[in-house]
Amino acid sequence: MEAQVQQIEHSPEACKASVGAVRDALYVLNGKWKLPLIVALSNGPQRFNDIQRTLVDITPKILSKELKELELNEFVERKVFSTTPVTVTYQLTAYSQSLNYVVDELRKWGVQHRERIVNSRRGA
Amino acid sequence: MEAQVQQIEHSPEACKASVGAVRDALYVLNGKWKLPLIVALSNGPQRFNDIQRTLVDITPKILSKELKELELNEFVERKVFSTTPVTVTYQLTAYSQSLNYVVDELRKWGVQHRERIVNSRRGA
DNA sequence: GATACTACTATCCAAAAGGATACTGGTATC
DNA sequence: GATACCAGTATCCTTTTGGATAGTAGTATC
Repeated sequence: MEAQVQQIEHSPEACKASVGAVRDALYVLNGKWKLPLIVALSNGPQRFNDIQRTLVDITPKILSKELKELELNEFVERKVFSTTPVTVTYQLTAYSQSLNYVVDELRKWGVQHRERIVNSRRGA
Repeated sequence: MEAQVQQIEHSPEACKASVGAVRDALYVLNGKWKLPLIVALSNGPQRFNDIQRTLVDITPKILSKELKELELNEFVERKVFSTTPVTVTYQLTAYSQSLNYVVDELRKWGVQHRERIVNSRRGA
């Protein structure tokens, strides 16, 4: 009963540490909009109303709130141009690039998951 | 004004598709607990109260709800053993392995992000 | 002078997520 | 007979998230 404990690679401690790291990540990235927003901005700087159009069903209030949080966490930089009327752009920071792999794996997974769902519907 | 449009690699359409894929993924994985739960189970089958102890601050109600949702989405399998008292284990399915890269990137990002925060506190 | 565009903010509200606390039935232990 | 463990449920509540709708100031257009 105790002999096989040694074989286990993931120790409970390592597991707890991983849970902690994932929770740290989610603490900053959680919610419906943060990661989609980062993807939307990966095309280059965009203005408020442009982003709203890309994300389709986000309201200005939510968009404003989410952008502020992304700014606070240094994922996004806000720039104001004194054109007439004033234009404001939002763009990704260098630090946001650290999320590239995360976002890309999530995107790939989303694609295959949708395929799986569609196929299982067809089979059923 | 229109001449430079050709140079852009990420077309707005590709960008919208990526936003869609990420939103598809988040639709299933969103929330405070789903991914941490999957990580907690990556050690092998665990019983209800064991999981609760690993995740520390999850209440049984939330844990029960999250496990049901993970079961519905075929990430987790529930097994009942008619021991006395009855024991129930939860374990990851083969499909949940498709999340390995996602989870791993998120975990790595979480680790480096925490380091960054700690360092910036020290600098400030 | 009405309308529209810019980038938002304000107010109110609904729904979901999350959480505290208590409790259930069955068995086993003290 | 009291207590404790198992795997949850039940009830109530707070917080967060999200959303609908309207409105702001300034300019420009029709």
